[in-house]
Amino acid sequence: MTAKKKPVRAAPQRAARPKHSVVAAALIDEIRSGRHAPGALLPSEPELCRRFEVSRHTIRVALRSLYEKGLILSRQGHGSIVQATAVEPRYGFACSSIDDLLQYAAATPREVLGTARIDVDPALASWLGCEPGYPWWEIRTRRLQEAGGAAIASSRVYVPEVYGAAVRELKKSPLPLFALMEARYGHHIAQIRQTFSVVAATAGEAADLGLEAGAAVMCVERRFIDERGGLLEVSRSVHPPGAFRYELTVRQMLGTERP
Amino acid sequence: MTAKKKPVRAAPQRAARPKHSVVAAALIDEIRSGRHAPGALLPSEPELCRRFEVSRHTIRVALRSLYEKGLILSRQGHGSIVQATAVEPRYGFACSSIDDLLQYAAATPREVLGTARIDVDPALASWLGCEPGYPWWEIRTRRLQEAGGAAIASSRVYVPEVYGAAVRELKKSPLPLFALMEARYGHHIAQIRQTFSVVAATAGEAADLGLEAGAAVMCVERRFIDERGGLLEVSRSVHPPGAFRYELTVRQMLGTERP
DNA sequence: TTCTATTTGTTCGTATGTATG
DNA sequence: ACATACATACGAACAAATAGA
Repeated sequence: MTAKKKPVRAAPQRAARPKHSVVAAALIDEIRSGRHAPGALLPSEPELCRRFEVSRHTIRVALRSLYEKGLILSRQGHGSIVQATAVEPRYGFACSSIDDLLQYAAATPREVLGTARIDVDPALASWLGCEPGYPWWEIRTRRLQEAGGAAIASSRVYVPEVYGAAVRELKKSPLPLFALMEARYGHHIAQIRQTFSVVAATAGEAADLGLEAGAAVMCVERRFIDERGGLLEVSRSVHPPGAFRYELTVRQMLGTERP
Repeated sequence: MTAKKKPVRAAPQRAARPKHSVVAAALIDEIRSGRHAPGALLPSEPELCRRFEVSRHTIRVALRSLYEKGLILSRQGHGSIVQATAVEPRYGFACSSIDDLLQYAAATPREVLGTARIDVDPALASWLGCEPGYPWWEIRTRRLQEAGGAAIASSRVYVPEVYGAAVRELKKSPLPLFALMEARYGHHIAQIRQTFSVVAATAGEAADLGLEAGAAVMCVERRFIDERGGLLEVSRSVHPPGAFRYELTVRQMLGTERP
């Protein structure tokens, strides 16, 4: 190897995770643990710089991530106000971002109940939002609260047949299917369109969850879309009452871009 | 501390709009006008720097605002891909913004079933996220699909007692309570924190909706927060199966998180 | 009231790390 | 291997809003 150029000031030392992410995680943890009560001010930015030994730029990136999660609200000349602890994972799960989705997938064991190659009839094609007549995979899975615990989700996942390799990997990996597709085919998920509603469980879903057929369940439909607008995956998951919770903060967008 | 430099140094240009906001508006306009088609790449950041004669930092702030609007997606080593030409309008009961919420409220007739002045006991205070012991208003309302139609929502709305004037106006106005509070007291809503879950309806809610007690319903809890972080209103609305659908698009986080 | 210290917002500059093609 | 492009990170300075003296 060639001699490395000596850095003038800080040694770069490979940060496994970006510093702003570490800072953000620490602050989030403090807020959730109650160390910063709702309504109170976070320490000022210069103070956080000293405490974490990072630049103000890094602190502001971390604070922006807290802002985007709805945990704080910053006012010029005043400070950053803690908005909510948003704790209470007493039961159920709260998913408001792709990260939360991954977290949820990693934290709850998944059973693959079966995979089948199907031809998409017009009715299914209409629901999927694709052309009929092409072969797709249908995967049935179930999620448990913990290993051996109660069922909290029954899912049907649909992907075009070309992703068969990822489908086969599914049984050996705890990752969600879209993550496997991303890793294996290099397609990047740009967005996930989700719909939440209360529906009556089908017979198969009720059986998976141990409910009576027709029981009311939370239904989440997801469409995974890549950056070119292509449909990569469609899923329908149903959850028994109390097993799923979705949290979301909507903000007034009045030109306040936060740098 | 002591002596010092005069505070006034150069004649400051009067605060126009921030540069990043001007840049963002220009880029949004170009995307909307079709100069940058969906799927295409935006000019690179250094190129935008030269064109707008601003620093790369400013360009990145502008691009982040485009990202947050769902217009672009940036990928390291590749570029910024145009995702859409406009913020997509949602349909149905989808409420992705405060405007959508207002739209929904205006489109369905509301009945005020009763208002009561209550003292907040510790249990309620814990749920509301406020101090116990203070007087609040509790308003019971119901929404119908159309006048005389089926009930699609039963709500309990809680506001501090000081907003009594807005509460009294509620019977005469079709506007939602938070809009009345905004008009009358000048507090403006900065964000709304929402939680969606499936729960068993209480006896009162079931009666409002014409269901059996304990029926599974979609429950939406909302906390309305002003720009100072103050809690203005808390509501719990329950909807019978099929009457409520929530649509939401989550996008890849930019620059933050992603382990 | 005015003044002042504090705090966040905006903007520049520079350097390096890392993914992509 | 290489150039390109975005991501991360440091430093500096001033502007603007806020709150308290």
